Amino acid sequence: MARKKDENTEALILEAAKTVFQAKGMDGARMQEIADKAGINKAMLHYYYRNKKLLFEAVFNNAFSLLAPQLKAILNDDSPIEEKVRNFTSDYISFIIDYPYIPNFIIQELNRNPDFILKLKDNPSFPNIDKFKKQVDEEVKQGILRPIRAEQLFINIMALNVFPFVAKPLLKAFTNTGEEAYHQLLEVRKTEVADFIIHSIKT
Amino acid sequence: MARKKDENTEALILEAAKTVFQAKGMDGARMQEIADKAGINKAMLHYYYRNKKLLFEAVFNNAFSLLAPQLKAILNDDSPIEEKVRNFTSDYISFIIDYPYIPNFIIQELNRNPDFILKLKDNPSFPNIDKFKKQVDEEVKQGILRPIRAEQLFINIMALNVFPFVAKPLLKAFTNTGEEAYHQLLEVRKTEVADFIIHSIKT
DNA sequence: ATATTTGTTAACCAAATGGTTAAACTATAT
DNA sequence: ATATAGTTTAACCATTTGGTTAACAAATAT
Repeated sequence: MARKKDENTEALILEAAKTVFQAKGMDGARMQEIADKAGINKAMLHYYYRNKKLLFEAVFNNAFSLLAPQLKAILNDDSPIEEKVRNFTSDYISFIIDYPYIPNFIIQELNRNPDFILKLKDNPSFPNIDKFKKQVDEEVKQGILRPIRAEQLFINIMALNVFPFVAKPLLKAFTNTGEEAYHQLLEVRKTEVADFIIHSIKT
Repeated sequence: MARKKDENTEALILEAAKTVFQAKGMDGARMQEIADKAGINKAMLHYYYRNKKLLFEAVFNNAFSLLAPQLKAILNDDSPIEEKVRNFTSDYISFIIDYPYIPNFIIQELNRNPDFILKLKDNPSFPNIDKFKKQVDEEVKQGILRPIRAEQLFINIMALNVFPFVAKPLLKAFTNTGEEAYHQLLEVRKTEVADFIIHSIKT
């Protein structure tokens, strides 16, 4: 028998924990299920991560650290707003198709545990809107964009890109589409969402 | 002592259950906490609602039955798309400011329990997109609207209106706004979101 | 008045759950 | 070879949790 050793088990646990936590949330997840999925003894979870909360935080930070760079792309990049909107929309939807659980997971757990975000904001790599704000204000002043507050534009961009994933079951029901057709709708959005936004804000 | 009697307790339980379930979700909610909040014995919960799942479903259906009429307003009404978008945006944001937990609660639990929606769709009062679809197609054909699929427009409308509430903690952090300032942003959206959409789809 | 149905409570219960412990196993250092 | 430090397991534990029960109180029907 004799498992390969240290580093491996830890990663195995994290991977299993990710699956279970993202599917069932902090409260719905069971330590035993995580252990089973990782194919190890339950005591190992505590050996490597002390307790459920810490294991959960490891998973959460992991997920957030995947999401953050996506957002920085639109907030910190130098290209004009229109270009950034187009790139972000396409990139983000591709990204989420690969990691479909992430946005819902983060939003959900952040709602459940609001002071959680304080810890995140401390992190210097937390996305910051300042640069985006200056850019929007500047393009508005130059008459490239209709007057709009950067915060509102940012919310709109996020909403149009993220919501279809977060509310997928509901939207599938309302639009009467099956899995396949819905995925098709999302594929189309890679370009259409950008068009929708640009049409609205460009003078 | 002698509590006022029957009908009352049942409503008391539902109200308490609503608060707890919407704040903590199905898994995070505790029957004891609901009983405490309702000021009654835990056994009463089972007397009136048999078990946790049924109590939860009562709360869920209750929440959904508040949301559904809002959606029907935009789907089934006869006025032109532009007018419907303006009315819906304003009405919906007002509605949610009164019931801030509802969208997140519904989306969350629907993600956790996808076959849950099947039961909802059976209900004849479940919102249906068909009429909206015909209307959009018609206005596109008449040249009133740019070409857009009704499903995509519907998703966009929902996204722009609902997402700011669902992702509130995250968006507050990204936009660096406190409770007061964020509420202000939402207030502004009552009209701005409609403008944003109309600009984008009108020819 | 009295029996019966309905509402309410305190005490209880079995199962599940997060977490611990002590012993065994493995690899590495001496 | 042997001590040492790190890894893994089975068994165990205290607490929590959803749910039940039996007795009691209050209406309502007879």
